[in-house]
Amino acid sequence: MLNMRSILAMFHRILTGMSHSNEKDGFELSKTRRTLPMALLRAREAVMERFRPLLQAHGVTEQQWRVLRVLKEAEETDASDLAEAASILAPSLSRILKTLEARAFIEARKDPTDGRRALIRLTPEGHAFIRQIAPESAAIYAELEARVGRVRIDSLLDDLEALMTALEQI
Amino acid sequence: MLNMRSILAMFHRILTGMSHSNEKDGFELSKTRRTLPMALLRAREAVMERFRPLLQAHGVTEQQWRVLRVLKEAEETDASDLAEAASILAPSLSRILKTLEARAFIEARKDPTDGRRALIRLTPEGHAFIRQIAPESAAIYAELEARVGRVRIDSLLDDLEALMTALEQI
DNA sequence: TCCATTAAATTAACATGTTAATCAAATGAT
DNA sequence: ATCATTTGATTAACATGTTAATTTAATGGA
Repeated sequence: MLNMRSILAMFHRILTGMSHSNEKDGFELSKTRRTLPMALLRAREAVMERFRPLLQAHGVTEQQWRVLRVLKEAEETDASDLAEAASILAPSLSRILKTLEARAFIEARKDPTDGRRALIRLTPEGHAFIRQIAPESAAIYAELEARVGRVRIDSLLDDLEALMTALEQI
Repeated sequence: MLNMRSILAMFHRILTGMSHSNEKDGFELSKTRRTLPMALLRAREAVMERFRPLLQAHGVTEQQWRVLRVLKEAEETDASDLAEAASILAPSLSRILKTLEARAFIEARKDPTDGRRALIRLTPEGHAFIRQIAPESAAIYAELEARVGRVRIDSLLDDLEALMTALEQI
């Protein structure tokens, strides 16, 4: 990693420093790294990195796992609520549900009181699959919590909640 | 929105409550909403919602815009550094660079000292494009900052930074 | 009751995320 | 100098993100 080339590149960066030759006019962009979108993206990336090996080992994507978890908490829901709860757009959810149904982890039926709505629930196989992964997933989260500190995580979760409340338009 | 059906659904949720019939064994999954991955995802979504109309109006995706911004701060970089700085995986970056090059916003050349490396920089057109969007983008961020509070945002950014530091494995 | 409108879900089309495989160039040890 | 190894970048293949269009069912007013 520390070959001659990267050392020279480091020198270059240090020497050129902040000479970005940007004119200020009062509405400048912030440094990209120090913005909410980038910081949230990178933080999430750092967290998910720890879960990916587990999910991949069991052949589910992050999104599929989210759908399964939400369904476990919800017993039976329609697709709209499911999409909202899992933060997945409707078109993506349509495809994901097909995949999960093909694996027999979920089953769907029409809402008898509203023919447009699809009601989704876990099958016993789906429940079993979650039971199989949940302990490892929880262990990873516990290790992460130990490393970061529960207090810090809780305060971070509260701040994120506050951010979203502040951004709620309507 | 508040039709009879959704009111009945609300009653159902209230009545069924937390009766999820899950056995506790010490390694339970957290409530999906109250986890770092979900909270970070939702928060980012809430923030990006405000920028999407602007980006769409100018025909760039969120990722393309990130690349342009990083390039503006960096003068000239190789693809690896660019990918890292914009939090975009190498394969995605390859495709994005093609798109941006087709629009003449960037130009690429081989690193003369290392034939594998691609050096990327903005063209004058790319600079002009950024100048065109930057004020509106900064204005949106300023409005967001006013709504959330600069202090809260700064503390959030610091916490996110701390989270990533705590998660740095190596 | 009829029909225009609204709503839930899917499909379409294109961009990106993700991992694996490939290719070309540089590196390092012999 | 040679060759196996490593590295930077691209391509491949499939899943999801994103917006628009479409389909089907429900709703609401004449």
